[in-house]
Amino acid sequence: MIVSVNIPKKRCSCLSCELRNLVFTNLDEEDVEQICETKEEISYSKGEIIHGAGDPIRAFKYLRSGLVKLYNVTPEGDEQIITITRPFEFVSNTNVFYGDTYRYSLSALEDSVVCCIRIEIIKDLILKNGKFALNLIKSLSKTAEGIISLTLEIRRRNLAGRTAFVLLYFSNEIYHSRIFELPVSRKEIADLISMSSANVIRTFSEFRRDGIIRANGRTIEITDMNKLEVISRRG
Amino acid sequence: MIVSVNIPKKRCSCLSCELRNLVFTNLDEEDVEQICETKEEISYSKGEIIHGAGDPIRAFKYLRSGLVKLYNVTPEGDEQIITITRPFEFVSNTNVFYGDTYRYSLSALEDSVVCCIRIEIIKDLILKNGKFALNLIKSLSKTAEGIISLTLEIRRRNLAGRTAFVLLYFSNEIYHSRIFELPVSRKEIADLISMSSANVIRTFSEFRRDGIIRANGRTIEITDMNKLEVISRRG
DNA sequence: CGCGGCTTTGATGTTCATCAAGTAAAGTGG
DNA sequence: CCACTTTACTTGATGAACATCAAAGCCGCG
Repeated sequence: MIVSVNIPKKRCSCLSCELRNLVFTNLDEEDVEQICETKEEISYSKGEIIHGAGDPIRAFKYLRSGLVKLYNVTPEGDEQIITITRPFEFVSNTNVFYGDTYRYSLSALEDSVVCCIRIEIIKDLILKNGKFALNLIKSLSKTAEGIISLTLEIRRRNLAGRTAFVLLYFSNEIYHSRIFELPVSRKEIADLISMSSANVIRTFSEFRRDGIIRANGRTIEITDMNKLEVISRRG
Repeated sequence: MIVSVNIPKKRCSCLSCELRNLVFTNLDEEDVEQICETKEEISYSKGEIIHGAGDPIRAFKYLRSGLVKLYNVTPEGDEQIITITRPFEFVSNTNVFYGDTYRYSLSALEDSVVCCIRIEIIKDLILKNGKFALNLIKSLSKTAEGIISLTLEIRRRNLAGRTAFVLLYFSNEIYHSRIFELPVSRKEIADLISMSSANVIRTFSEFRRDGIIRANGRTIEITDMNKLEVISRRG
């Protein structure tokens, strides 16, 4: 017996995109369809570079799924991770609107799908749709503020405090679970908190000895949330 | 003999404001006059707080003259300076457009004049004037990017490198002179670069001993620019 | 002219980076 | 699929970098 399948009409998938309510609000169907026709959804495998510093800015990028890191490479070749962000937040090189090239690099920490919309289209929308513009400003500001506050949180802590903070960040903000797979290497945590990887590892070991976490490779389980929060606060 | 003085007609001073070309571009006279009627120019003396973290956001603030610092106060009461900015840049609490209260505090490092425009007026302009909105987005992005890059520059350096960087920052970006009056205490430099004030002072002393700077109180003269740049680069 | 805050310097100890060596894990090519 | 290579992780030892504490000097301001 042949089951009849509902084949949807060839129709703009953006109309039902869950991201639409987040940024691309206040757009009529016409605008959405214009975006839809020109947008590209690009998949990146874990580890792939989405764009490098210095690449020309052509698209406004939006993370649909996965996890990415935004980072700077110093003249000495060291990485400074600026932020790690998950879907429904801008993949925000904050300078997309005033520069010609990306200031920082962006790469996928997990398999990721990025929605790319030609930057001119976004600029046109800003010009002609005030509500869209205001909403975009809010989102951009929020993203920038997120980066700044992350930096402030990290820089006022010591090694143990920073490490605890990052573990809590992944647990609370990214995975919403006491147990999770770290999406980053120890070295990358070090690059995020501006410490050496050896000392990040050492701190992990201490947390393990003190019964605060269980760590098996990249699998982390926070076993004493209270103690970890105390370390994060006082460090 | 009585000298006749040219009294200008009562006329919107904003029309000739030099800031108009920077942010408030693409506005017709009517808009500018609306801003003009409702704006407030507030003077702050050196040391005064312009707004504290938690204060309600009522105005879009713009520095007309002087110098200010944007900073965070930690639960322990320590200050973390986010940026030090001079006129013609936004006095940018990046969250003016999406929050109800300021996240960070702002205070005057020198006598300053701040132009305050009611936030609703700016939002109205965004809604009805696309060119204004786009230009504002560019400015906001640039400001946010400035903060982020300052942080990255600082955090990849060691004590001496950070100190040298800050001196060069004041010399090149703020005062455009090899000799200048530091607008901040040693402690505030420490709060900017996340080091202890004692070690900032020690580093100043070393620079003095090595003939790199002359420092008399807050008067600084950079006597060996090259050496200072080398320290800033390698540190 | 005396008080309090900022600055300076030294002494001391802690924190952290670096180096080195070894182990586990994860790709890679035969 | 296994041996091999590479990369990530781990731990210890050492020294450098930095914070902290303390005491003294200076400067500005009432």
